[in-house]
Amino acid sequence: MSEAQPRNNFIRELVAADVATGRFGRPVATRFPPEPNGYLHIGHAKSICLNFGLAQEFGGRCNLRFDDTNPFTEDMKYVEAIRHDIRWLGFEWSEERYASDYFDTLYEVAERLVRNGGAYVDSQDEEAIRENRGTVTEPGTPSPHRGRSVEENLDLLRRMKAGEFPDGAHVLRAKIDMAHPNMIMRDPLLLRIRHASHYRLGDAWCIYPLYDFAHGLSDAIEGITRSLCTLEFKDNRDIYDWLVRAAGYEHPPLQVEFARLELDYTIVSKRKLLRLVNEGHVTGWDDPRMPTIAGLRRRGVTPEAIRTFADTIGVARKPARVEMATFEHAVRNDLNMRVPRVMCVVSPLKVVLTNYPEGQVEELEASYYPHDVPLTGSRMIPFSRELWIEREDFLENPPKKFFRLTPGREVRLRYGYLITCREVVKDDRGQIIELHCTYDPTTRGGDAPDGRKVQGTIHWVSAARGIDCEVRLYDKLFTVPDPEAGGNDDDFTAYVNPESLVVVQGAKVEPSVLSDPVESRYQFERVGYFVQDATDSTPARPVFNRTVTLRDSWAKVKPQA
RNA sequence: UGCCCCUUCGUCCAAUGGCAGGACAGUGGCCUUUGGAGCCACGAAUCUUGGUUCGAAUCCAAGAGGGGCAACCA
Repeated sequence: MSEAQPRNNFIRELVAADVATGRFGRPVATRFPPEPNGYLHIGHAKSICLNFGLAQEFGGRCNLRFDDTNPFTEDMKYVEAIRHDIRWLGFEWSEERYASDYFDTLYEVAERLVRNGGAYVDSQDEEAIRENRGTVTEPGTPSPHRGRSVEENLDLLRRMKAGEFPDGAHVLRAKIDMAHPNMIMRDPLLLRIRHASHYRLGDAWCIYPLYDFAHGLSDAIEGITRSLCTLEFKDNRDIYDWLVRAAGYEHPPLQVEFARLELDYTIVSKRKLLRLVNEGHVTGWDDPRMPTIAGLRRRGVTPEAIRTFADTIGVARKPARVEMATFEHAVRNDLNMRVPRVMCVVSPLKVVLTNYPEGQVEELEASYYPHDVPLTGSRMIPFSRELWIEREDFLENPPKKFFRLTPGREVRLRYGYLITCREVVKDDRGQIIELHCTYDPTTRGGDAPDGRKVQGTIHWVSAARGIDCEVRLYDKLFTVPDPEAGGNDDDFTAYVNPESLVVVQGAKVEPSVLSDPVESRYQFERVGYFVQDATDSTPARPVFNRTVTLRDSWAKVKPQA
């Protein structure tokens, strides 16, 4: 499946200009640099599409680099999940690298910085460092250790590395300017002591670089040309440039910032997503309500839909909040053209065809695809005297423009027969328990030989041969468009949508799906797109996750109950 | 409050000094064996005020509004 030309954006123009002028003297090189401390989400997908897409388009390369500088939070299981998700999205990296590959080089740079007076060992505690940094309106105060001699600094740094000091005893800081208007530049921390096992390197190190120290230099080592990151790193660009210059790289990479994706009714903060998992608001990183790649996959979303979505939203420097409708459109648009239609009654109401022979079952042919989808194929569906129809497809006292079944009205059973409702059967409490209808034997397949038109077509499943299944109706994760808006970090869980998952037992699906593998996607006609759940669905007990509803123009005209 | 960034239809993105355009959403219609899909049409924006220019969304200035930065997180 070919995707349209990527739409233009300012980064693409920068890269095109680089190529035209030969600015870096090397081919286009980008990187996707996740920290292996959580799962990738839809926001990362935007970055992945950008970085890998640019490399592809300009004949360059794109590395996958794990930014693993914090031994407290990182884990190999995240590395594996991240690799899997990127490949599932349809991208392959040129090389797999790790910031931890560069710890030796980073340490050499640190010593060199110390030798030429560009860095010093500070022995203030964490709190003192923070206080002495000053505020946005007041300059910081230099550390009492700022004037240490090169010899002393070198000695301390080596002993830090050798493990002679406990966590927090010393840090290595760049010596820049404690009064710098950019807070980031007030002698930023480079190395800190952490007596912790690294998930990859074990106990080889007890000093670990901070993001600012590791990132730009890692880019430079890999020969990255444009280092793409999100807007909140704008201020870090100063230290990025300072470091790659200090380390002596020619034609160093250039950082370019773009706006991260904010999607309505969900969140894309790894830290907050982790909380949803830990506090049990969802069942895991791959809960289909999660905006993670793993969650979207389990929800039934395709990689193509995600890539199209990424292209649709574009890339800019303005913080942007995208409507869920934009995402849903990308999903429906893709699914519409590729998945077979089958019938499933989510909330069944029994229909008895009083003039249909008892015990008879016929097999009717039903196309998998509508006329306007260029795919072919069909299956046979059993038709019998007793059927299930959707409870909401019958109304005893219908409002205007209700085209479905009502007393005395004729409707079409899709690919079946025209039926007319003759009698409404209720229980003692007045609840409708079944409908008695008659069918017109001359309308097999759904066409009337006399050419009469029926306004409504409804879906159905044979009661004799329908399969019991579980249907999981997923909806937006939060009840408000921006759950993080309050500013209070703790508030967002209060907005978790209690109806984000509605589990329906006793739905009835046509038997054809039994032979399909798990993760098969369908459109349940008139209901929505669904996928057989990857982990819970079995032939004995099929489970279907709703990926997205169909557009429902009836919902707009329907009078509110 | 210091520094930095941003500001175009309801939303997202184009227009790179020369007719403000697309997508999503919305509205009306056509079509329809999915109230799906598709097709047609309609409405909808350059934050404000000055300046430069034959000509400004675009360049300059001021203002307003929004966002980021004061973790030994990334």
